[in-house]
Amino acid sequence: MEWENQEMQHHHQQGEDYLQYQIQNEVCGKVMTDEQVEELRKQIVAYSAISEQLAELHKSMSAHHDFTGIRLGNLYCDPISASVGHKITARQRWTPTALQLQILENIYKQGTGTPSKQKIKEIASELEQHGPISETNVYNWFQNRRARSKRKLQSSTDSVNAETDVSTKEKKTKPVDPDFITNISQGVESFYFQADISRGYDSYNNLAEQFGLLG
Amino acid sequence: MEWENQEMQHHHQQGEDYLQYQIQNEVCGKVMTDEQVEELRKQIVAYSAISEQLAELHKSMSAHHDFTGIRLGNLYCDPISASVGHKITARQRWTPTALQLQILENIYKQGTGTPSKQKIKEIASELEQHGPISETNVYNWFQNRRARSKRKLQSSTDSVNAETDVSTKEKKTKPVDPDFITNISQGVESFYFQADISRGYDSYNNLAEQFGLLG
DNA sequence: GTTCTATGAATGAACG
DNA sequence: CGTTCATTCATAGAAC
Repeated sequence: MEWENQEMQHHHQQGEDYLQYQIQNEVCGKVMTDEQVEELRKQIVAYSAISEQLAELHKSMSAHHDFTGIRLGNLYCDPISASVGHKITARQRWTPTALQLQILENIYKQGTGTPSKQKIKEIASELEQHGPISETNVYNWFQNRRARSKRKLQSSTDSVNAETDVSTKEKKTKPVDPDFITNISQGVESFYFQADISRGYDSYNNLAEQFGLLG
Repeated sequence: MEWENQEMQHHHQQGEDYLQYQIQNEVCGKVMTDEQVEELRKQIVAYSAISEQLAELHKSMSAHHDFTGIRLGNLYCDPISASVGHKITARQRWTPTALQLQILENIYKQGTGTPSKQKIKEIASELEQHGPISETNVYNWFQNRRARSKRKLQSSTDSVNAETDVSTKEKKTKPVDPDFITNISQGVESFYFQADISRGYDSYNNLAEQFGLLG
């Protein structure tokens, strides 16, 4: 369909009220509904539980195997997804796994600029333990990471940033840093929002310790 | 926290969708700082990474097993589904107003193919007078506009390489979990999830699926 | 309220 | 490196 027409109408319909909504939303800052809070809570707990249980499973099943070789040729195929036979969209482009991302972020963070070829090789090797990856991927990742962090066309926290008028100038500068998901260990350590979650936190630490994620 | 308030009011509107929107927005008072968002993100990603890793281990070590029945302990957690259904991501996406759209279209048509950063700034400023918008929004808009108009041409010449995607239909909303999780509620006070944690999300979901948590 | 579609946004890769 | 392209994901609003 030709959105040109349709869209016009569509948006017009919303009119000022909608605009008002947007503005208000912007003004009141970051908020989330209780429903969202709920979801969040669930997610964290779920992770916690899953990690814990998986760790147990792992323990009970002595590690005799080497699992690093899970990959289908050079075609990326998320092992987990694949195993489920689900969402296997034979991706054409590399997608870092959470772990890989974490590692990359860590390196990036301490990193003093673009890794040398040598370093990239090392990193790539390291990351291969956690999934299919090539040196090029690593290289690109760093390039992109840097470029985007630099370009920070704002968007950090509020994608709907905008002030209707005057207040614009000062708000333009976004107070937040573009880096996210950096150094997990540090992050988790310093992040502690409450006792109830501590269980999850603790198990995280244990897990991390066990697998040397923090070291 | 003032959680209660919100919770209460959460259930009475049912008017137009928009009205609902407004109320919700108005009602939601939970705010979290950027740092909190950051930390939260980290934590979730950390869990995600750990889970992923563990799952991999487990999977490779038990290739000959049948995990259909694997239950993560006696923990009945179905929170995943909930998350899947509603998306925690509170990210609100920008929606151009009719005026903004028109202006954008004009600029686009004027052919100056690529707006360039500088221009984007100008455009953004211009459009701010007609509604909330950020440079990123403008940037994305042009990116998408170009990409899509291009793709359109492409598809028209070629037969419909239909990829009537099969995916996604499992995103069904699921009946949610037990109280177990609710206990934690007190803990999580205010969050806002604006950032994209879909990555962590995905692996999380995959994990859940793999272990049959989704039912 | 469920499904579908248009489209904002994220991001790996490529280009100059 | 900075910028742009291509592909994919997620979601708001429309359609049913």
